[in-house]
Amino acid sequence: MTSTQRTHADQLAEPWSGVPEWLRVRGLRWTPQRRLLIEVLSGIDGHVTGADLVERCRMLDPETTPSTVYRTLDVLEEIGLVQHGHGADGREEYHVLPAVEHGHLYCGNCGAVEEISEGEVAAVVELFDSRHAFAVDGSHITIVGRCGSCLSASRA
Amino acid sequence: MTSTQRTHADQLAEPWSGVPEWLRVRGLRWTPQRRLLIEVLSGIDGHVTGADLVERCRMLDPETTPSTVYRTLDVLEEIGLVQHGHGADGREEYHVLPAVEHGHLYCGNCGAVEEISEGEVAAVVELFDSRHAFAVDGSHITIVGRCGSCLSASRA
DNA sequence: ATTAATGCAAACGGTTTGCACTACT
DNA sequence: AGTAGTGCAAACCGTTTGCATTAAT
Repeated sequence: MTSTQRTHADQLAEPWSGVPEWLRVRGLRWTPQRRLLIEVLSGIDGHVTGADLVERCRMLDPETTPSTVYRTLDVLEEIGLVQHGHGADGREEYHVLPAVEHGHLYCGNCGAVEEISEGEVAAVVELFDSRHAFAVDGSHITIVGRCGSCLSASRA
Repeated sequence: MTSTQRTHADQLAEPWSGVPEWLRVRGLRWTPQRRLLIEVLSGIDGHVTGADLVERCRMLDPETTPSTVYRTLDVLEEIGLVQHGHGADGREEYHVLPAVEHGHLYCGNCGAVEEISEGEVAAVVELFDSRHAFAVDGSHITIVGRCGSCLSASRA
């Protein structure tokens, strides 16, 4: 059997299943460390900081090295599975699966993050597209303010 | 003359003119270093990074020390003349005179920053206020995307 | 056998801190 | 004189880099 076989150890959740193949096609390699990071990423919805990813990886494998994580994130960004940008708290932040247009409402008081619907993202995109000839990156929208519970807490 | 005299050396542009007084009232001090920073800040419209402020101060006085700048920024934040938060590029950023509602369109490609009108800020604030019970901080809005010139450049 | 990827350790940039000294009041 | 503010230098944190080693192909 010289055909490309896939063992069950390579089974990954949907958007990630093509990664090993994508890598091998261009002579890159599918390593345990990369597999670990993918595993962590697949459990994340929306966004994470780099430091957070390092920490989560270390929870599964204490041997994890920051440089390896960041380097792998670079290649994943090339594939388009993550996209790094600014975070509401200032640090580098990775958006997982940026293909899905979404945004966040970040509470500057308690740090809570709320998702913005696609429709609302579209409204923002359109607002600035028409008036400024500015193409809003729908996957990067972060609005800072006070969340509902902090508002009512401060009223109490 | 025991009265509180102000020499012309203390004349500052409007929003900043009360700073020396504010400081002295609570036993804090009005120093050349603080005056320098105020001078730099008064020439800034909208926002700056801490590192940028350090650099600008050094242009006027090469002796400027980062720690002094940051410590003074803390004091000014207490007065409410600046407000620090996230920057579109990830670093700590200071909003000057945050009382004025405004926002920025940040080009992720070339780094250009365009101002958002008050009306547009209001539109965004309202959008999320009504649907999420989320009080948008109008002085913190930053939208990331591609500016007009980068768009036409990539089409060329 | 190749050569990509790893782990280490050191370097980085922006910001913060401890401490002895300076200078505003 | 008293004490807030300064400058220095070192520490900090998250991220990046160089390089020799390991391991996927």
